[in-house]
Amino acid sequence: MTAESEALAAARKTGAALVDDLAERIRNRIMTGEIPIGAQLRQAELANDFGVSRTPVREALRQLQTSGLIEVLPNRGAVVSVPAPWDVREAYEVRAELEALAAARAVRRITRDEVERLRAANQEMYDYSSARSNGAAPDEPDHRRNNDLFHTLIASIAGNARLAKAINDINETFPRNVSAQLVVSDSRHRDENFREHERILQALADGDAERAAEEMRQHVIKAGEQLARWYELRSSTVFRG
Amino acid sequence: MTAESEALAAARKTGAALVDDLAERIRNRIMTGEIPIGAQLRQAELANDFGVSRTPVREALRQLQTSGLIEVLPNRGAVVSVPAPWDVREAYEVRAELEALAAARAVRRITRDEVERLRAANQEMYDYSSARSNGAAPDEPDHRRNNDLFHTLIASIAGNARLAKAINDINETFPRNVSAQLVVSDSRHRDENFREHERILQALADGDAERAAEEMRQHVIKAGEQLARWYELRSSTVFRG
DNA sequence: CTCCTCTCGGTTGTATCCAATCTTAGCAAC
DNA sequence: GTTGCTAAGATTGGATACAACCGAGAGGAG
Repeated sequence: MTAESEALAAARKTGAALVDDLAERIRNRIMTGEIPIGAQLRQAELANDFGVSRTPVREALRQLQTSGLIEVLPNRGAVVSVPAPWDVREAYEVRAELEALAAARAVRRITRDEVERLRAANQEMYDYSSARSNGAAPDEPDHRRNNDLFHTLIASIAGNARLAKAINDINETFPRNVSAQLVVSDSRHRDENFREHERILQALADGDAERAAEEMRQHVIKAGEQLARWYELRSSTVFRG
Repeated sequence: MTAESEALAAARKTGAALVDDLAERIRNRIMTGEIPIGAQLRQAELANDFGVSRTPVREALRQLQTSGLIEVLPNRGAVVSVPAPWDVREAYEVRAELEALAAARAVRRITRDEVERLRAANQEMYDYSSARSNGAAPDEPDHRRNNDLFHTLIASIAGNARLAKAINDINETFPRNVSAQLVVSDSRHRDENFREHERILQALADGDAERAAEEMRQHVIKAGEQLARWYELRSSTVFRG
């Protein structure tokens, strides 16, 4: 009932296609970890949850398939992709290059105001992650997105929509809750993350494109390495039917 | 009749999903220019052509939508995306960076045999393009793909599947017949293209990652600029209902 | 002649139905 | 105990049916 009216209302409100809306919702469920990696996605169940029929659900799943978030086995349904560690490293090497380009481009376009926004975003993320690890803050989905704000801001400042999309495509391949967890759980990672962001920020403020790109590249590669290690060790979050 | 058996036979043969097969066929029609940019894709027509119902066609279209090749307007169907010139420039700036990374990586992994294969591919492409422009060779689809062989080979030598996919994703956004036409129609472009490939090849053979990356970057940027110019001038190939 | 409205043909969007395939439980044979 | 077969249940895949929406064009008012 509520699910149905909810879904339909959203579709009506935005005027956008219901299918795109469904894809977004399913993606969110995966990103937040509500649906763990390796889990099966049954069409009938999703259709029931959202109060629609299987037809639009199937189309939404096709979208998620081409974006790489899920894998569809013929006649056997869809499962959330389980990234292999080497796949994470490969992806993050690509992402590092793209974000380095974004940083270099951003140097020529960034304003003082935007530098301040970046600094604030970085500080806020650090404070929130600390509070989270102390148990002093709840796990709010909004702050989840805040985690990526630093990077998405730089990508948008870079002023190349295609570049931003390419970076986003990579990020949307890996559930976000995992990388967010890394920063929350390990204070060393959190501190390093904060300082690396500060160094990038400094290079941006100094107008040093070369250094901004290189700092960003190293930062992303390092983050990818941590994420890959996590997948190597704690593959325990993989759903096992 | 033929279309139906053809489609079903392919589906049975590969064991792959019919939907993926359909998406590939539609993509090909767009890539070869059989379906021009800006043209409407009517579901019933496609379903008839391939001898299937609209259901799998719609799922295939969703895949093409997320890959960016077509745009789906709610309740108004799908049209082949018409790239704006600035979008081409943005995309090729990203592609340049990715292919530069591929070239740099390839330096460390390339074998003598692969260098020769690249040289042969480049020469073959040049010869064929010349013959085509003289009218001495037919427009064979196989050679269309040959046009990209030089680049796809380097991407595969680079040994990063994610990187190869990212490059491919960008290329599949723009119909290939346009860029192929550029090389065939203009002898200056053809010669430049050939020589730039040779320079990249030389850097690869010399094991100079830095130079290979930079040559590749410049080469791709220049190709993107030519493609963008083409879209600026001859937007005449846009389908007008 | 122009503009507005309304209807109708065509197309897309969703739901439902049926066929095909996979999975699993049970049972029998070794 | 293990292996292999079989049949029932569940799930996906595709086709069809129906509803919703858009756009063109006829027709009338100004």
